[in-house]
This record gives sequence, structure tokens and C-alpha cells, in this order.
Amino acid sequence: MDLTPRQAEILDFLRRHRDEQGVPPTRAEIVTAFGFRSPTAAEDHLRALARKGVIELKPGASRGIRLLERADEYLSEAVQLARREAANEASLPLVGRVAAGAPILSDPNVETRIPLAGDFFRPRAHFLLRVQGESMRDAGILDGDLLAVHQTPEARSGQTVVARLDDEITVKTLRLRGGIAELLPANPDFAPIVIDLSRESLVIEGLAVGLIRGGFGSPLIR
Amino acid sequence: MDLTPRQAEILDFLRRHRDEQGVPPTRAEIVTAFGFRSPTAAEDHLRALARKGVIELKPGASRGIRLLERADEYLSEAVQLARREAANEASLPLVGRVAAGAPILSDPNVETRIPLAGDFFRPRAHFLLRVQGESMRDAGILDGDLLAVHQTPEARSGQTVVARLDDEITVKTLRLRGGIAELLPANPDFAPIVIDLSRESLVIEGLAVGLIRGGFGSPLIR
DNA sequence: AGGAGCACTGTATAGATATACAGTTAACCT
DNA sequence: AGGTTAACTGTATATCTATACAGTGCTCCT
Repeated sequence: MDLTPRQAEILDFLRRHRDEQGVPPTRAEIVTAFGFRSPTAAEDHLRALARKGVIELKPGASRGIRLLERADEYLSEAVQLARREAANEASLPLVGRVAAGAPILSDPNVETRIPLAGDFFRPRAHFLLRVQGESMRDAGILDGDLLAVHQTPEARSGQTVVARLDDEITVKTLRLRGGIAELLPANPDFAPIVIDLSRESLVIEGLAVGLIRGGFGSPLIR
Repeated sequence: MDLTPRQAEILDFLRRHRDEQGVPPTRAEIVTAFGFRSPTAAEDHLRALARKGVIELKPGASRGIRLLERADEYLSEAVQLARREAANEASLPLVGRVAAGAPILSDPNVETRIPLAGDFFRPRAHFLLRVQGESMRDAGILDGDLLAVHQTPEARSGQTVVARLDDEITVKTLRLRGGIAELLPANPDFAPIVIDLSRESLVIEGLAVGLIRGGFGSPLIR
């Protein structure tokens, strides 16, 4: 059963009071916080929250209000957003096969999240891309590696870039000469890709800023 | 000023009560927990803790006991140990140049800690080793990379190992044939190392289980 | 039309709680 | 030898606190 807006307000207050004061509130403190004129108003709300299973009331005990785990599901939107942002700052989305046309960080492209903060890399990484193929082998970037990518359209000649070409994502070294862009592989078995910028477009998704191999449960040892 | 052993016990109880019950205890609850026969015993202890600045007492408020930040400095040894272990589980020591003779994880060898849990890798990593040299270049292990290492003396032929040879740490592929061990580089510019196990000893420090490049503030982009 | 749930007001009270006051015992410092 | 501090016992009480009981007005469902 869902909480009413008012009950969610009360729950938010319980959480805030606990976090800021270190103690759950009394009925009287709820009354003053919300401007009630009767302790029963607070009592009724607590009963409702307990009935819905988001808090536990200890009979007889003063301040005997306990926020249960599942209370997290009923956070106000503002608090939920803040939590999600905090979680995002401590982990990176892992992008596998990129669907044609879709933005690289759109939901269906994200396989999972890796528990590593983006600012572990410099400049900071915005996502991890699972490398496919051996075209950058001689740069130490192997098939299956996770490439840490700083999302930016700006790239200089010589940098290792993540580019989108005909709705395909590719990792290569960028070389710019006049109106010509070259995407150079680091493997003699592969041919460079040459793009005439006056006729074709090249979308730079980001820069390679790091690499992770062998994590997330895929063993390196066979 | 330091806490007395008894005061530390009381503080531990306050913390445990808060964590387990979600509410600080009343004087009466302290009394029953410690077998006191007078509420004043609890009151006196709380006053002492407040005077020493580890808790804050709110006059008049029931359960008005607040654990302050600096209370963490006065944790019991058991709790401190548990905390340190929890922190270690969420980060990996980075080992740079290894001092001759010293165990690989001894204090002076550890440069810093990297905020990544060891069980991010399978089997779990115990430390990260900063790779020196290009001898494993063709295996995608470059100079400066951080190699995630699972600490174990057991290695099978074909695995990438971290070995100690004449007090030098080296990363190579292991090959075992009868009483002969070979440490094979992955770079034609380097020669294999052959060890006759009946005459020389080879210490395996661990197995390579993963790799990180470009993190910890060292930019990949130039 | 009426029952149920929500969100309250208003009053009352048993008992939970903090806290003062008066002691005791032992260790430690000077 | 005397003062201070820690760690308690024992009693008492103002007041804080949970909670019961009796209502009101509103909305939503059937």
C-alpha cells in the first residue's frame, strides 16, 4: 500500500529528525514541527505509518520510533534524487553493445554499474565501454577490456578517442590534417579509416582516460 | 583527555544500542544493561562522557544522548579493528617499488590505497602492483599499469604470475616442465628466464587477476 | 445513503524519564 | 593525611511522553 502525501511528509520529518538530532522525535515534537494542535494528529500518522510497515513503534518507550529498511522505498522525490546522484558519483555505468541511433548513455545501453568513482580517472570518466575487437591491441587495449571514457566532443590529434561512425562505436587514435580526419588502429592487421570532413561527419563521443581488465566477475585466469 | 575503560564500555553500549534499536538508551536501560542498582550510576557516566566531549546531552529530552563525531576516536579496540577491516575490504593497497627482502605487503612498500574492493576481481585481488618495464607489452600489460594480484604461492603453467627472483619482483607468464620453470616475457625484445628448481628457488607471490590503467590522478591524455 | 479512510481538534492520565540530593568505597596524587 | 576522581547505591520527584477516548469535516468508494 502506498503512502499518502501527508504521510510521506511525516516520514521525511522522522528521517530528518533522526539524522539531524540523532534521536527520533516525540509526538509533541511532531506536533510543533507541523503546527498541529493535538498530539493525536501525530499519533494517528505514526499508527498509519506503522500499519503500512515503514516504521516500527515500541509500545511504552519514549521516542520508540524505528525507521525500517523498506522506508527507503517511500522517500520523497527530492531525497530519492539526491541519493541516486550520490550513488552515481561512486560508480560508473558500463556500456556494452551500443544500440544504433541511441545516445551512448541511454538506459538500454547500460549493462550494469561498476563500483568505482568517475574521478578516479583524470579527466574524470563518465562511463566504461566494453572494448570489442583487437584493433587497438598494440596500445594495450584488448578485446573485452573496459575502457574508461571522458565524455566530450572535443578531441585533439593523437588522442585515443571513442567515435561514432555510421552508428557504430569504435575506439581509435585520432589524427587530424586539414579537412581530413583519420582513425588509426593500433594493429597492423587493421586499416586506417579516412574521413573527409567536408563530405562525411564524425561524431566524437569521448576520450579514453583509463582502462580496467578482468574485473566484475570475469576471471582472467583460465 | 582519555576515557576510562568503564567509560569506553558505556560508549560502546550507547553506539550498539543506537545501531540495534534505532534509539539511544534511557538511563534505566543503561542500568539494566550493566546491572547497576541506581540510575545515578548511568547519569554519572553520561555526564563524564559529555564533559569529555564525546557525547552531547540534551537537557530534559528523553533519550537525549547524541554521539559526536569524535566519539569514533574512542572506539573499543574490537570495534576499531572491525572498522579497519571493513575499510580494507573496500580498497586495495598499491605496491610500487618493492624493497629487497621485505614482504610485498609490508608498510613501506604500500604507496597508497585505491578505492576499489578486492572482490571486484575473480579470484579476489589482494593488492595492486605498479608494473615496471615493457616485458609484458604484447599481453597488454604496459609500463605504469596497475596489476591486480591475487596473493597465492600456487600457480599453474600458462598463468601470468608475480614472482620474486633474487629479491626482484617480476611479472611473467609461467611455464613448468619437469624440474624446470620458465618465466616468459610477452615481448620479443626480452629473453625468457629459465630456473632449475633443483638448484635455485622461485617464489611465486601471486597471480595476475586484473589490470587498471590511467587511474589515481595520472592522466592518460597528454 | 452510508461506510471507510484520512487528517485533524481537545482533554486526560498512567507511567516512562531525567535528574537532583545525599551517601559510600576505593584508587591515585602530592 | 587530605583532596580529587571514578564508580557506584538509594530515594525522590517534576515533567516528559505515549496513548486512550470522544469528536469534526472531508473525500472516495459502492
